[in-house]
Amino acid sequence: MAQTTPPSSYEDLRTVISARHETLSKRLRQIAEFALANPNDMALETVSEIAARATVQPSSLIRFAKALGFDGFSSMQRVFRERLTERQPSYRERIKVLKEQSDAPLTAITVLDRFTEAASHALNHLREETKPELLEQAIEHLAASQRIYILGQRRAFPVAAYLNYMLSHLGCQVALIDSVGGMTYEQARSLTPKDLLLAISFQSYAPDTVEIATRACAQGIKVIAITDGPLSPFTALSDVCFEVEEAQVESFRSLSACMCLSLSLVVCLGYRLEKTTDFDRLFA
Amino acid sequence: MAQTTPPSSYEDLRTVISARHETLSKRLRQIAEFALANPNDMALETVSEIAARATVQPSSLIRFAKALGFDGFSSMQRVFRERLTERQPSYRERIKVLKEQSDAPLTAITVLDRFTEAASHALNHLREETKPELLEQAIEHLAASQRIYILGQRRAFPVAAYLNYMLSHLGCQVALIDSVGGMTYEQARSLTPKDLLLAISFQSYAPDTVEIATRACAQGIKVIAITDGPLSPFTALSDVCFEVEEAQVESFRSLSACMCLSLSLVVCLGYRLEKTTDFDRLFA
DNA sequence: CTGGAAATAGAATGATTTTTCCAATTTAGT
DNA sequence: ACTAAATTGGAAAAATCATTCTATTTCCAG
Repeated sequence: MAQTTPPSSYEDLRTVISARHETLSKRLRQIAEFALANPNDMALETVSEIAARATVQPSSLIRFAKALGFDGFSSMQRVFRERLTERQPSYRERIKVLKEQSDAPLTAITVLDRFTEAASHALNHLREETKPELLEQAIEHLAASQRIYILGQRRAFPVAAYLNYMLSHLGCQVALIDSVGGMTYEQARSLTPKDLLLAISFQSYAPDTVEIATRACAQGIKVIAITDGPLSPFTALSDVCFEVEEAQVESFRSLSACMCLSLSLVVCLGYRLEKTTDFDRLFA
Repeated sequence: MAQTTPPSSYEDLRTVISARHETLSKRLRQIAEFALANPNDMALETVSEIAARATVQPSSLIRFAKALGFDGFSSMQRVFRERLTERQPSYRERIKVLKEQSDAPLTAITVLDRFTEAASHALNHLREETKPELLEQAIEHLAASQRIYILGQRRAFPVAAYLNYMLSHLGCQVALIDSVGGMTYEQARSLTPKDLLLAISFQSYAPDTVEIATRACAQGIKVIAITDGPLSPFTALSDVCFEVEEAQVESFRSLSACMCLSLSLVVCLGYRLEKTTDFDRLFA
């Protein structure tokens, strides 16, 4: 009765249940139907709760699991649970997996492999987690501002430089606070409530960037932040806050996803301002 | 200690954790960080398993839940679980819509979708086309050089700034030719045959960058180039030449793959220079 | 330093949940 | 309709799990 194949993925499980549906006894068939119709319940509820919802006895659920080759209800539930996480594996989880596949020797090409893969995951994460409204709000604010001040120090500086280049090319009024000559605060001083501060900052959040954003916020100046997670101080002191997760090696942060977000923002803004002409060739 | 507001949605929970993060004690803060980074674990694992993964005591998790206003761990976990069932497959939906409507409207999120996809392709291309020997040669040259001069102008500048940041942090002798005060050639003048020029340039190849690379080449100085294809002048005037293809919109070039290559180069160099680099924490 | 308060670790406890077991019931073959 | 085999129900046992409690450590003010 207990067969030898415990399906290890949700898809397999689905297939097995469908296939064996006909041959199952009445009660087990009833459970099979419930399971396919309510995979969330199967994943998250307790045996007795599921039993109640499916109007069967708890013990039948265990028999069902065993009939499918599992050694108990819990191991079957694990498969249902994986479905919930596999849909969107947390970014860190994926990185962890990457890290565990470290049987290969660490040659230069291996390192490149890993970083490209990590960057790919970061990009997926970016597009899956970024709320459309967030983008649209950011673009509205950018379009409405008189002048855009860009601030990003240390490892955030490349992103700031990139945004500065692109926004100038759109014809926007831009000021890059680049701290040349130690003039950080002087460069920021000309910010007015009609302007906007575009701040990029990652752990451990350059004090000057935080300070300037705080002051801007207090003055009622719009602040858009590109930062690295919910614990960033910028979630509190920005009007629009993009959270970009990336791979990190010591203090070296992969900026692939940030660059992609920046590019997207600027292209959208260009579209919004109708400064660019031919959008059909946009992705040619 | 137990406050009166038990957040009832995941979004609320996230907000509350972010807000109270600063005021929490060391261990609770540690849990807060883990929870935000691993919501799947929080939803599906048992107290002791989560405790083990976060390297805290089980009891601390209960204290954490209570500090947030819940009456126990289980009721907090309920909120994490809701997240798994409530979230819509917004991304997959978006893609489906994208593919079904050939004349998809160009919304902000669509642009982001397309750029992330383009960047992903660029990364794949990078991984597939980059010859291992090229990487290894580059690393050898970098390791052998006395001083690394980095030159990238206009849209290549963000990459140059990134390399500059990372190489300095490795403890390398680095000089970023940033043209501050129009001193481009003066900054390049101190290049000697023991040094190395790391040039980044894309179409249409900033004249100063080409000129400086040409002179360096003539002097027998090693040149490593990151550029955009076989038509680049740098294929001829560099010892090692990386060709990185990326999506391009008018003069805006996606730099995701370049950033990834740069990061990989630096990490490999770090490994090469001091074998003590902890490669187990490489993706921590 | 030193005393006191807050925070923490880890074992002990108590509650919940899964699993087992067997009697009761249904099913199928003769 | 009778019997044997298979299935099912339900309660009791086993296992797992969340929670509590207290000794110990850490932190901070004086």
